[in-house]
Amino acid sequence: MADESDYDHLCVCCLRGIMPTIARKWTICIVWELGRRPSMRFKDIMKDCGEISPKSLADVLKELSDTGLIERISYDEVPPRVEYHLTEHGRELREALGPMMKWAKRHNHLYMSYRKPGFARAPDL
Amino acid sequence: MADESDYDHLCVCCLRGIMPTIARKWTICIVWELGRRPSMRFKDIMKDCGEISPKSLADVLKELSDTGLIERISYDEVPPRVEYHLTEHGRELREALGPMMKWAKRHNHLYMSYRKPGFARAPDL
DNA sequence: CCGTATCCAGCGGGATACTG
DNA sequence: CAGTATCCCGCTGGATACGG
Repeated sequence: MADESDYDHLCVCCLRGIMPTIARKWTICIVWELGRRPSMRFKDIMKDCGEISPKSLADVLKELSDTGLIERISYDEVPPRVEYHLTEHGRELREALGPMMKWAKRHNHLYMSYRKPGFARAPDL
Repeated sequence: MADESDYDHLCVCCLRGIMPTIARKWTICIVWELGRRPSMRFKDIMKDCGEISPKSLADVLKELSDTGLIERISYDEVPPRVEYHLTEHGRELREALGPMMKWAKRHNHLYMSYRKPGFARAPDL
């Protein structure tokens, strides 16, 4: 386990670059689910996310592609086939999110009561 | 180091409760900075965050209080003095965010270029 | 000092229909 | 199948002024 003092030198300014992406409604969900498989198609990701609209998914995938967290591979077939997978950076990020996920799993029930239904900033899952 | 397979059983639905709070513009910043000291006053947090408005800070502090991640102690003095500190849950959360912070520190420069100035969803720091 | 009250602009995200 | 093109609503967070 990491020594707490390992973190003391870290400044929130480190988050300046990645925060806009992390804080998007579906980003963590997509990164996490993508990490379960070698690669996924657009429709598959939509199914896993449940309530996401095609526009929202396309928006996030574009941003994740642009920032290099995922790679998009388009096969020249009919009907079209496109596959997405995490890059090395994406996989590292997913790993780094693991402890937060574990914490969330342990305490989720405590925070569910505070949550308002239909809240826009986070998925209903 | 954690084995990657430790995370495979975790589902994004675990995030349902905490995500609305995590995804707020200033939440992580405040939790992280609060973790540096035993307790902090309203004005001190404002200074550390740099660009946050009193309303926004009050909003987030309220939410963090309601969800039990921080505790608010009001001393009956004139002029008023109020101190905030992380609860046990809050400290655990901060610890869980550590790996993400480390990842962010390593890769921040890569993502800064993608970031648009004045972006509303994340602080300018 | 520690907020609250009010107002409001901007953006993210949803719904829907449509295309290559 | 894998998106785009529009339109629009709701919410968040900033600015500002004020109160205990």
